[in-house]
Amino acid sequence: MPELPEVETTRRGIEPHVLGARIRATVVRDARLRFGVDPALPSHLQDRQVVATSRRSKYLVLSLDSGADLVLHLGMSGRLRVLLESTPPGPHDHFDLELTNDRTIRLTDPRRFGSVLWAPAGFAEHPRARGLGPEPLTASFDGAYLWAACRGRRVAIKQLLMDAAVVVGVGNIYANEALFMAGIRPSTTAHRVSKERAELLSAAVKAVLEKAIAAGGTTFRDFFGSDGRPGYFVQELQVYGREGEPCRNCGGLLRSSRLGGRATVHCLQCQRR
DNA sequence: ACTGGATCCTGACTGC
DNA sequence: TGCAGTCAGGATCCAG
Repeated sequence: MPELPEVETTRRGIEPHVLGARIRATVVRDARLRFGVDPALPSHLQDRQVVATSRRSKYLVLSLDSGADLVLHLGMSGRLRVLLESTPPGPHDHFDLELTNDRTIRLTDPRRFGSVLWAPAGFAEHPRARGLGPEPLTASFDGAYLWAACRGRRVAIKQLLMDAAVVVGVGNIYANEALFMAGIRPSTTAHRVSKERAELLSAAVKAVLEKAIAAGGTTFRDFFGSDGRPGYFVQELQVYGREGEPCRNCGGLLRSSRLGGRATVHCLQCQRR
């Protein structure tokens, strides 16, 4: 479910509750998440203090006073909530972090595509962090970089944007939106995107992600922030979920298709090449 | 090395 | 109302 803005919204939501707190107990109700939860995790976490929160790609990182990181990924349907009082667990509440400040951080994930990872030497050293491309909101992701990454690539530009080895955090919704903003047809072969258009596209990726973070993410189906509030960027979506409706820019028809098995929507007029 | 397709899992929605 | 089929915001693995 969540792409970069939703993970960042979640991180900002839980940070005030976890920073400086110690972990009193860890409850693993179902270890059958992606990769399985390390059975030794509760003992690793016991009495450790959370000293920082951060985000890398779509991973949410809680750094501990031991130098290790607890890493959470929300997969397609995952959600983190801050509970202020004891709340009976629902059927998909797989993981709780009980803190000394009486808050509980609860991971809910019906599809169990999410993961809870233990990174004893920090997430940067974890196998899942290896091979990740640059963060889209940093200076290392720009038009020149994106254009270079397109050399020799015969995949559609949309699929390249969603490749975490090229740039992280861009999932299906924001790939669709960024391509619309840049006026590029999603099916265009990556190596045919000019330097100038790669510049436009990298800027569009940054702009759409920044706007989405400011709006608290996108609630299309079931994303909610850690405080239970939806993300309001859904109101600003230009193409995703709007197939068959008129383009907000030119009034033309928004056409849906599939690329790499993923729903793709673009404007026949505004995104011609 | 790159590419497309299958795969993990459950819930919501559609059409008959 | 019931049931089967389809689809979903992610990421990995595998065969060609």
